[in-house]
Amino acid sequence: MGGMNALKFGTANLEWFLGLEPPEIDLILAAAKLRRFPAGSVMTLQGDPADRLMMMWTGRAHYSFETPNGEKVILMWIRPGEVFGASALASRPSTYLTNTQAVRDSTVLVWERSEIRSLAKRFPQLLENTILIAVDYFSWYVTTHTALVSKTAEERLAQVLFGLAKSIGQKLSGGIEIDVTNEEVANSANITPYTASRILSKWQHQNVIRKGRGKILLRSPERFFLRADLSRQVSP
Amino acid sequence: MGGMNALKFGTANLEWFLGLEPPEIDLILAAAKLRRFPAGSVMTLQGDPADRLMMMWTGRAHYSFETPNGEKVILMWIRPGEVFGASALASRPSTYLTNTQAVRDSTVLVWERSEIRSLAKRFPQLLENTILIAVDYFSWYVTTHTALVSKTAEERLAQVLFGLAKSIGQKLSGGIEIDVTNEEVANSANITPYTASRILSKWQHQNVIRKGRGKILLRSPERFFLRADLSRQVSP
DNA sequence: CGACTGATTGACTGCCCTCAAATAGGGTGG
DNA sequence: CCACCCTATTTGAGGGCAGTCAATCAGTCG
Repeated sequence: MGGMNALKFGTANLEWFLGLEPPEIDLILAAAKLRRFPAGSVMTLQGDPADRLMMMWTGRAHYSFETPNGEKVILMWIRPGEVFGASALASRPSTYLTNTQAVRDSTVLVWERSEIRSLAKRFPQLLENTILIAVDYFSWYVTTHTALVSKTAEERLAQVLFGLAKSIGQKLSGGIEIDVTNEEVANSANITPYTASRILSKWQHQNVIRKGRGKILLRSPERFFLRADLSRQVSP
Repeated sequence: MGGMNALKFGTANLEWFLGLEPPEIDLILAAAKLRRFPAGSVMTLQGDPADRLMMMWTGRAHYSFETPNGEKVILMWIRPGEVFGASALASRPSTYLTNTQAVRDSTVLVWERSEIRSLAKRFPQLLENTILIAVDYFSWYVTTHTALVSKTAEERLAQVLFGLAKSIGQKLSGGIEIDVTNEEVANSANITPYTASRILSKWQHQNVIRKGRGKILLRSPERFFLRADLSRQVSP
């Protein structure tokens, strides 16, 4: 990572370096190796020793795991600038809690556990920022748990689309497009692809979405906010 | 908290002070105020500014929240020695993500946000240990999410009882007793009290539990491990 | 133009929720 | 010690949401 510097990120969300000076950031970046992962590859495997911390550089990924019954569960999506595999920071060696899977061809910054731990010792701000991120994750989890317990399949699906629109949606004339398959949104909302298809078909008839293979166009994201009943949500 | 020292804890789980020297621990403890909460009182309220970090001293509590539909969801239980309200450590002011409710009359150590943040600056080990705890929480969450998505009401209830037996169970001749109401276990397993009652009645007929009002006696906890199908669980 | 993967649709099933009403503990005060 | 009350718990009947299974349809890419 020699010569790479923080400015190259443009608008990306570098929450993990919050409060650090550019020279410090460059120092930390210089300790990482850049690695390439093809679409579909698993970057961290649930249960493996957490011996690397990584930061998404380009591409797209998500956390996921499989239930004992073989259903796939998709959790949060990971965008450039976001760190994952932060279990590696823990003082006691631990394991990765979920899979992290590249969804597009991706490049990722990789720090070895010992390396990133000594950097964290030198810059405790990294620990603070990790806690900040953990709080965000817990917040997401409370929202998701609430949805699982008290919302219908349709509401959960609307909530997922609304969230995806915000995080990986692309503004197009006519709405916001998210390129995901039915199976992906189904696994994110924890419903079956059959149910997902039925609901999406209904929404298409109602003209709130337009579908293609592997693509969904939300004609008006606000509608999904209503459909998800997020107005009654405590903390979005 | 003058004069209170770490040894008074006996066997309690003081993971948060891991790696700190007794004099350092005493220093940190000395900065806290001891506060009393009656059974049933809410110690942190979801959405309130996270301006205090606390440690359970005596008694019992749990995290919980209410869904927009008014269902109560009980998350983890909190035992003496465990910290909660750790959102207060975040560098950016944030809010509590869930309620924390005393289940028994309790005493709690309370640090003001500014106080505990300056202590954390002096002893970054506290930040490391907080991350360690966060990893445990995420692990719990993955397990719970898996249960919600792929297990039946009966399996989830067995899993809850097994977990409660480990954390707040009391060894008695004849089994392990946990003193919780049907409603509490129902809210922990995310089922209705009606379903909980039916399943518990069935188990009583099968002689794997014995029930009293507000008490459940597990005659053999291992049976619940099987019933919860935890053997197929990835990370317990 | 085939072949593969993604998506659709219908028919059926079942788990668990809802609602209503009855029953039982366990503490309290007379 | 017993009657009483409040709360926890039980039990039945019925219904609905979303899952399962099976078969078909449609897009894309070689």
